[in-house]
Amino acid sequence: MTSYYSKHPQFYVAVDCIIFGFNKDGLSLLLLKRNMEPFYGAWSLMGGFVQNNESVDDAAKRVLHEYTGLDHVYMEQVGTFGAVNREPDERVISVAYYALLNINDYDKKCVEEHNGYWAKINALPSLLFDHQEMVEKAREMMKQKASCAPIGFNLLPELFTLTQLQNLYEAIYGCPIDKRNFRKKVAEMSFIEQTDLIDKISSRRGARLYKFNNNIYSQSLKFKL
Amino acid sequence: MTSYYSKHPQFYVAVDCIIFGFNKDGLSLLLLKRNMEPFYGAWSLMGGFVQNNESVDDAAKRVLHEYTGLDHVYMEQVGTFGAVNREPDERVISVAYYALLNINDYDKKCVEEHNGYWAKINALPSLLFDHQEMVEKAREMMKQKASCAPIGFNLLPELFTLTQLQNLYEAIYGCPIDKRNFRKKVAEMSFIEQTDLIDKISSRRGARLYKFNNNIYSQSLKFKL
DNA sequence: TCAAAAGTGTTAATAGTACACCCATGA
DNA sequence: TCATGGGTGTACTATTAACACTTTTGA
Repeated sequence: MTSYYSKHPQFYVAVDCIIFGFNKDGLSLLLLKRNMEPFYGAWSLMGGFVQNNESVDDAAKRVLHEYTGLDHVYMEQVGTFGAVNREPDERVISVAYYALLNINDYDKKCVEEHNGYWAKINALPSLLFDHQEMVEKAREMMKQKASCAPIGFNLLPELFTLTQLQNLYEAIYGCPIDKRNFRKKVAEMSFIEQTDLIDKISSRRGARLYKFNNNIYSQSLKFKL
Repeated sequence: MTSYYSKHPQFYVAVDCIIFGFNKDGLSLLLLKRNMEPFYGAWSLMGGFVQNNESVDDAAKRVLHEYTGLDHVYMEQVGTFGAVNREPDERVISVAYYALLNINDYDKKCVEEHNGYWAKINALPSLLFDHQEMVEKAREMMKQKASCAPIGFNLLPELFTLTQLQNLYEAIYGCPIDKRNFRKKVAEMSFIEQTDLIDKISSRRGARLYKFNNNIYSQSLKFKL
């Protein structure tokens, strides 16, 4: 019975992470300028190989942790890239994931050591292998998901202004949004809660700070079912 | 440099196909009642192992062809299932795909030989490993895709009545659709073309036959961009 | 003549879009 | 006092949802 399996070939399986961050400059990706062989000096996604003792999902979490120091980050599988020659030297099947993180939270030393840099999403360098294609698919999926689930909050600090929130969605959708219509819609979402706090950094007048309440969101889902 | 790769483990990589079909009884899946070891007698998806000379996508096409005799079938990747113990005897990482085919077209001899059976989607037997989970994700993705792209026609014969089309979408969405609203919407879709033909099989009165025009659909996409 | 499926419009409700000015503040 | 970003409401348009009867025909 072992022969049922053993007559088939085996493959290196990698994970690659498309790591989104957001700040006043818009959406960025955390990329690696490789500081070791092979492909020294090339830009790539942060990746690694799946090991025997971990699921593929866990490998993605581990890799994200190794490069950013972060745990409990929102991640989604983008898909598997399995062209025969997608890496020139060896056949590697790679599973891509996207991650959404607050650009202020990551471990800066850890990222520096690995030669990680934030690159604005609309001005990415050219990337190794099929990483460009992975990024495009990840952006598409993230946009789609953001339009029907409150995942954007993973990219914001706990407290945020409505202008920040609007800028985020404009960056995700890649188009401008009418301010009054946006605020009207937000006001209808009970899971986006006003706080008593005012942000005085980004404007003279000061802007009301809001926060995302995941409990209320989860409750509101139940009523829909 | 070879050591960059060789210090990492390798894995069997499989593909599993969630094969949708549609007829008057609704949506069905083409399943396998295994007629060989291991897992003799168990119900499973149609699957196989990725080989050295083929991409993962090509492996899925090959497996579909082996079991149904069909080529050029609409397929989409569902995702990769990589839990450590998802198969009890060996570690296998599996990439799931869904396929949409016309239930009248497949090679019946070929399916019989492999012990394949159509099972109604709302009355599936319990399946091997995590195949149940794959099916659920595939249904969800197929529903999502069907709501924004005309993939349903892959499940219908070339000529179909509006009642068939409505029944199909009711089966995909899992809820009833108002007949007049549905027909109004279809009438606005220039890529669903009336023919001169009347189907006299499914009703005494006879029902107009329609067909999907992919050229018109592709054109209409361009104007949106 | 009747059972069975085909075909057909109108109205109300909801959601989405377009649009321009005043406010509060610190420099 | 003025430059900067914060905040607000209304009218129009498009989309969606609800709803019931007549037609045709073969058995």
